[in-house]
Amino acid sequence: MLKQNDRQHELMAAFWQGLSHPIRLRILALLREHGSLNVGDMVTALGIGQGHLSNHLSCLKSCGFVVATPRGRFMYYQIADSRVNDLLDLGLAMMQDHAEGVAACVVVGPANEPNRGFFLPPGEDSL
Amino acid sequence: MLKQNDRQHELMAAFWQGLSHPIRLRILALLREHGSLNVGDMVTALGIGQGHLSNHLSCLKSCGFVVATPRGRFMYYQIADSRVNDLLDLGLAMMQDHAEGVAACVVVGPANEPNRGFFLPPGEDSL
DNA sequence: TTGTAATATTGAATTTATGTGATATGTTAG
DNA sequence: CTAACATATCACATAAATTCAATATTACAA
Repeated sequence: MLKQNDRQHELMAAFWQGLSHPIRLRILALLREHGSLNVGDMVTALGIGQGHLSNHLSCLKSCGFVVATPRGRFMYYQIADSRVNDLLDLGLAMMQDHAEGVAACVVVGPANEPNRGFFLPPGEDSL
Repeated sequence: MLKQNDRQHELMAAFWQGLSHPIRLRILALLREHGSLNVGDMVTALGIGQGHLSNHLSCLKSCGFVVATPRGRFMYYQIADSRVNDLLDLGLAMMQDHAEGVAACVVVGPANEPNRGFFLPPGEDSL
């Protein structure tokens, strides 16, 4: 029983995983800040390889977080709709209430590294 | 520049990844439905190994999605607060508008499998 | 105590995601 | 058409998450 819910949970897991990468989150933050950017702009801003970025953009587009519009030989990306911003804001608020726990979670991060560097090191600004 | 934002994005990636697993989503759905359950209850309901479940629960707890209350020698888990439900509802609504894209996303799933089985196979109910 | 049930933790093997470099596609200007 | 540029895709090497079995911890009962 509940076969169709299982499928929904698999889809939801993939959906959330679209947000589960620092580069993809940095892309979304860039787009929120600038409204619309092409791939070259983002390569410059992020300092990563073009192919690499393109993969992440493809993921964000598939999952519905961004939309792409070709203009000339450039492809311009922007946040898909306001729910994306709502989701990011809500997630940030929730994460900030548990930042230490998130940083310490061994399932979601490397268990062997004694300190992943997420806890504020002495003399560092707060989040 | 932006060093502290980078850290925030890493934390956020870990936070979202807490939601990026079908079993963890099934746990949250169970807890929404039943309010409060102990580990044994969930082992039965989910049909997975106890240690395996315990790892996922630990992740959900670290990331702030659930809270655990010991009662006797049982540990009862429940949804941490209403924002968790809000987040899940918003995510579901967004995902449903892009279900095919999510299922097809090659970054977030195995690129080699021609069909991950997420597209509704002939004769299957809709989501 | 001692035994037992409930839950947590660990370690090794497997699976899955990521990063990189090379190549392919597609568009525009000349 | 061809050259040059912007973007997408592919294949492989690496890193990280998941699974499962075994073991450890904790609380209660006798």
